[in-house]
Amino acid sequence: MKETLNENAQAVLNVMRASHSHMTATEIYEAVREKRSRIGIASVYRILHNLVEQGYVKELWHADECCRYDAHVERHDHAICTVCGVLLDIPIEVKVPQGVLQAAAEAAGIELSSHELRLYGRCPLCNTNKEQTAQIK
Amino acid sequence: MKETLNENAQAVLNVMRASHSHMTATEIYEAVREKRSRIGIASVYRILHNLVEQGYVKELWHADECCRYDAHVERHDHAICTVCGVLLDIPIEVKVPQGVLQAAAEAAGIELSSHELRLYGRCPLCNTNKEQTAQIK
DNA sequence: ATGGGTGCAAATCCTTTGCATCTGC
DNA sequence: GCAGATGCAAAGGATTTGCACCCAT
Repeated sequence: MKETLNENAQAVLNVMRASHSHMTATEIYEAVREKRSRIGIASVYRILHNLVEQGYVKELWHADECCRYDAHVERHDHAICTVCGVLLDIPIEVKVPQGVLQAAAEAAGIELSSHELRLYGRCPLCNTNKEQTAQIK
Repeated sequence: MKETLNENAQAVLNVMRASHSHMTATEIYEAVREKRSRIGIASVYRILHNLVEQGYVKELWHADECCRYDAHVERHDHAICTVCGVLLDIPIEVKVPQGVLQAAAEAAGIELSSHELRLYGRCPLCNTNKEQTAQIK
């Protein structure tokens, strides 16, 4: 494992940090190509794996979508829209009581190291468009 | 949407209920084939989609694995092993205070309908095998 | 000259789709 | 005979891999 990022890796990370959304590998590839036009998609995947391994970004697997990547690596929670499927970050620190987490971890038999809360419901946009047809996959 | 399951669909559901693990489509296909040897994998996928739509089973997307299906549809929480990646059900009802959920939902702007807690840590098996090499993907 | 990183193309894997057939009514 | 369900094979899409090449050491 190395500590320094080369130019391509730095470009990938910059793109991800500049965007505040959860990008797919293809979106990242296209954005990076504007700066470094010779990069290939395979390199983007290789770089993303390295960045995940080194803790710079996290993978978000969700529904039947392809993998999205998140440069926001601090612990945080997510909300998932039951209508359009979008996955949103919850912008506040949510405090689940430590005792609740511990009891659950013990019940599952795991040695707790982190956690994530996922909420399901209508996102603001789908809530507004209630009357209109659902726009899902 | 219909209410009755035909023979193939019933066979798929039986297999899933008999297994207490989270099966992949291929595993389900192989198990169903023991009873109904002429079924094809495409039908298994079609049936699984119907079962999801009708609420008999749920999809579990997780890491870079293929989709797994769960016949355990009541709300429950999960624990994910940071070493081997296994996703386990938490066998107790975990009570996250309603106020915490509401505050988080409001922060995200969603109309809360359900939630799931995900814990991360070493599973019992990986905890036992601590000294040994990690056995990941 | 050596090793790591690269682009390209081909391969791989899971899942979906097209289509002709079969089934029950 | 019709509508829905089926098996098979082919297509599709995201991701990975093989390989030759290039560059800095």
